[in-house]
Amino acid sequence: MREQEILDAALQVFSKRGYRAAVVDEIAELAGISKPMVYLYLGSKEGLFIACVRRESARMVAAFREAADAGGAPEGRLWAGLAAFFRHVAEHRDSWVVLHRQAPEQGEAIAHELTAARRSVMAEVTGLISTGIADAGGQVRLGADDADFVAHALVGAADSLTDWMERHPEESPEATTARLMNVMWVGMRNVLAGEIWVPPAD
Amino acid sequence: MREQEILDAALQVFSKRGYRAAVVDEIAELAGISKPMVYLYLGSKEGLFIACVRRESARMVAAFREAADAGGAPEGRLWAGLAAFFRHVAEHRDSWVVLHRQAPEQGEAIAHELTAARRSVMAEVTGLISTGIADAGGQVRLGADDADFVAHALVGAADSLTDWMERHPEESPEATTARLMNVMWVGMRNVLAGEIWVPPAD
DNA sequence: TAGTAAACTTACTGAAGAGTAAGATGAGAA
DNA sequence: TTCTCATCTTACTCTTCAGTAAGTTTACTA
Repeated sequence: MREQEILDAALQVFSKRGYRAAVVDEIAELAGISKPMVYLYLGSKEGLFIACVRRESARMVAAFREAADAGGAPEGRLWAGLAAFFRHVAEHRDSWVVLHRQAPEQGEAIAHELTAARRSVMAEVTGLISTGIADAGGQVRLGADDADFVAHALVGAADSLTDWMERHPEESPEATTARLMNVMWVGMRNVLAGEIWVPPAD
Repeated sequence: MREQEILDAALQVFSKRGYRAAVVDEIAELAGISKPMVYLYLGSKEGLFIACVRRESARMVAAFREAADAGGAPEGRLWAGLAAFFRHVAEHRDSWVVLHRQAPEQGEAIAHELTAARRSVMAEVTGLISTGIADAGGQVRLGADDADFVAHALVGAADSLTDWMERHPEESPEATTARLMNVMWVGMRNVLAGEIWVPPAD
């Protein structure tokens, strides 16, 4: 479909240059059409960007949730979801960059859309963590804040690790996930079991 | 000094709007002068941005290293450095945003400068982790890749956690650091001690 | 083969904004 | 008071680019 082709092109250009520096003519050319077609289908540059964000956000959440749902038990769900998340971020860098590397103030509508998109990704991760913790924690219970904290840490780590992955192409997304789970999940389990780290005295 | 005032203004505007959407007139007005003054002092918009990146990068590394050097033993260094890093990112959000939330392709010189700045921050963290691991790991030794992996994860987590901190103003940067150390450092110690997490079988 | 609607393009308009030329202001010297 | 140097501004130029008006091609119908 024509609209999807335009969004494919837009994704590339927006992720490479950012919203403001992206030029509609370049997007049109990449989609193999002329500029007025872009305006016919998407209305404006802003509309184009927002459509792009919506689609990539939906794709991301879908990939993520689908994998988690196939994961079985809570710990398996967390693993499967996180692995899917990594795979998605690694294989669709453009999506991730468009959603997460835009300057904060490009206008009301855009800011709103980006906030919503980021929140929906974060909500998925938080959900997975929450059930994972409930499963692994035994009698200890962590609050919603803690799940949210870990979700932020994980998502941020995943973002930054895409750079690391670029320099380690031999490492699969699954292997990267396993590395991260080794550190964070083992840490969480032990913290839940009562092994508390305290800052050394000055 | 006049040049520093211009850079202060530029930092605000660049971090709010991104390089491309930032308008030199706005920077000038914020600095209380007119546009030609900006060009007199910094030469061009690109030069202004690069000077801005250089200064913030240097400040960041300085805050970071200074705190670490006052930290004593390796684990204390890691704690002190990381806490300083968090404090800096939380209190100087603008610096962090200018260095880390720019679209990738804004021109050769800018890309080069940003890469260098990011690398120097990452190198500090990696160094701290390496000596921390060597200290805590006993007979087990992790490779340079592993320290780099953990450094990426930590820096990414810190970035993302600045959002979390905004929604939890009651939590100090030190407390946030302690939370993160609880998960990641406890995890690392246990992993180093041989507690390996494996993905559940499908 | 003429008619016509859909899909598309060329070539423009208008605004925004980087960069600058030319001159204004003001402080200090003679 | 008049000269001169440094500091600073007003008022432009010129380019880039979002958005559009007017027309052209294509494909299908009758």
